[in-house]
Amino acid sequence: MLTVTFPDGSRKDFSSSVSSYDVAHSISPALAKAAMVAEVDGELIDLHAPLPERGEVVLRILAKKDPEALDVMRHSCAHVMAQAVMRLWDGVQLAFGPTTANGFYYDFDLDHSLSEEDFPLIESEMTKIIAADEPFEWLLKPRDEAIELFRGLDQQLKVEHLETGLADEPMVSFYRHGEFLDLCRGKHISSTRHIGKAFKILSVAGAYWKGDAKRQQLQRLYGTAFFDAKELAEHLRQLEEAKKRDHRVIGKQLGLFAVNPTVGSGLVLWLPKGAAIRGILEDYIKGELRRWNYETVYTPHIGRVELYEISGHYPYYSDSQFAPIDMDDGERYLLKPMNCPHHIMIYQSKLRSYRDLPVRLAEFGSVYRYEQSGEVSGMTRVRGFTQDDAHIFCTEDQVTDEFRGCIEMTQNMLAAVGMDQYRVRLGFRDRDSDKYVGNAEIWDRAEAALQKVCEEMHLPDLTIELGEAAFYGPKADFVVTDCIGREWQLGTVQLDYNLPSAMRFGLEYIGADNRPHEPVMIHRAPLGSLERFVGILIEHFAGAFPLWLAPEQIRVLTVSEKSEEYGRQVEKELRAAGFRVAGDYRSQKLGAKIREAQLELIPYMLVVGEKDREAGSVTVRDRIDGDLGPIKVADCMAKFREEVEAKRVRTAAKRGGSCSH
RNA sequence: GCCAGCGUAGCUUCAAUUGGCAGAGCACCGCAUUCGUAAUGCGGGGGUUGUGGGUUCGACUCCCACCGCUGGCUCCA
Repeated sequence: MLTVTFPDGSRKDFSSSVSSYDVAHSISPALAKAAMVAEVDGELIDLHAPLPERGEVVLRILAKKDPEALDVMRHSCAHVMAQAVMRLWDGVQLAFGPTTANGFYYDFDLDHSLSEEDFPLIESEMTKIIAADEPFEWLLKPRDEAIELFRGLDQQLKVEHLETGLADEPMVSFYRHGEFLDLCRGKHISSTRHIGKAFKILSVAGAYWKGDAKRQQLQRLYGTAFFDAKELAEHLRQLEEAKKRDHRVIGKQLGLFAVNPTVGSGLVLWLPKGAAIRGILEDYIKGELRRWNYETVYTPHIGRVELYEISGHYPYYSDSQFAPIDMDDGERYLLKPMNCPHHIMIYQSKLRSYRDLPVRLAEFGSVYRYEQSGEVSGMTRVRGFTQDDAHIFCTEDQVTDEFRGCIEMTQNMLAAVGMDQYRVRLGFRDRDSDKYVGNAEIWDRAEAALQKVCEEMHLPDLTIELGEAAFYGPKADFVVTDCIGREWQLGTVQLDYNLPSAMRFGLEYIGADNRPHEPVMIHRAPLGSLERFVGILIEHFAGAFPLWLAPEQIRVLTVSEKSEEYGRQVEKELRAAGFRVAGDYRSQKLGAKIREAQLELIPYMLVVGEKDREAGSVTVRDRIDGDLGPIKVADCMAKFREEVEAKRVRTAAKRGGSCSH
């Protein structure tokens, strides 16, 4: 006899062999009809899979409203898409077809080059398959039988995967619906019918078989599906929204930055307004550095190759660096790909005592990396960028406090720009890989120290990812979620026991025992690169920067040329008070001037006409709330000053309230 | 670097029947207008259709190569 416990705590006994579907049906036919998939003791299973014949299980029947069911349905939808492709073209080789956070994809090898024009064709074939109400059937076979089966079907990629990736599996599972059979762990919904109509193929792209650039390139179709057409529409709307926020589009519209192919791809030209934003951020960071007791240094943009041979960067990353500059006398110089070796030399410029530590050296350091041509994009992926970099040299005992300080500083800075949704990802080494330098004992110590601090600080959504460490040490990355739910990796704090070691630079300080000791290094960059950070900020605010960051905070608009003199006087007063202000004194109608200022996302417009001149006031128009009426110039400045000092973010939230502060 | 798609004026706003005289809007410049909360009117300049080659009587249109951009893959100190 089987006893089934339901989420509400109620229990039910079954004497004969039953499936989750049977159980649902025994409660009510309506529940059975709504059921998509089931969860038994926390594990997803197919609705028609038999439950154990005796014992006890906790059973959840998952319906369309459950997120797990949506993921299962998308997986089924990926199979249906693959089936449609196989019906439409000959010689299709199936690779993998998993779900993603927002949809699914399937990789194929086929002669026909898939393009957007094919999408409606594939979608209409999918519609037919869905309407046919084909049940998903689960099969389990010994691996060697499976190999024979896929050989018979001429699915070479599947055969290869069975022979290599699944070599240790005695039994492998399949799903079949209609004529389509796929090697698949599952799980799946009970019938194609449940996919419904709310699905869409989104894009096609190249993808390597098993993610290996040395292997053949496959064609990947991306798609998504929802149980509800409204949710699909909302998802597509959000994709459109993301497109409108593209920093490359907004950056051009608002004159923030430019990339010119004659200068070189991936090399950002900061236009005056973009440079203003960067300058404001830099000033803010400088203030934070003083507060946290850092010292500022400057280092050159190039260094001898030998410097990077000692650090290990040159041999390790030679593929992604600009080639060395060869001089006549045989010397070779590298455009610096990292600031740390230079900062290390500053540390070494004098004998250090334990009393000097921690030494915290900060620099807006520009570095150059030769990213692959297909990789560069806008400001977020570039070949030359400036890090808000610093290196801390401290004793082993100071590591925990210093690391904690770096995390806190990063948290403060993200809060200041209104990015309060983030998670921290701990990047540890992959113990099976040989790409790391330094011995295992040091690594274990570093990883443990890092994890301890993060756990003590109760960082949100802390995750540990193996294989994500830098080659010289473990790290904590800040992954920020922007206004429309996209994740971006920004700041990073990295622990380094290797560069200071005798194997590398052999750093020392004289301890209280009057003997030399090895310091520990921390690499940290709260915002990462200024290029990338500003690019992401543009998208986060959709170009509508808060007052403290806006390149042009205030624009004076005259009603007519009669008020120009007064307008210029107001402008001058605001500028003298430290505001970034401009004036529009053209013989245009007020409406036109307002429209332009609105489109340029200027936070405040000060309308001045004859009435204002007589009263010594300005009529304030807020970019978000519109006309605020006449205000005395002095009161107006106090209001703006308060908003700047509070670093208030009052961008109108587009969705979900994640941007409201 | 790889796969695919796309390149028409400053503009990720776009037009140009099967190959048949490259055209609008916005922006820009000039003149008029002096206006109170999202576009005042009139006029003007601006193009070797990404670059080079080919097919053709004739190429924005068809073919080839290269460059650039976009979406992904791979990489990311």
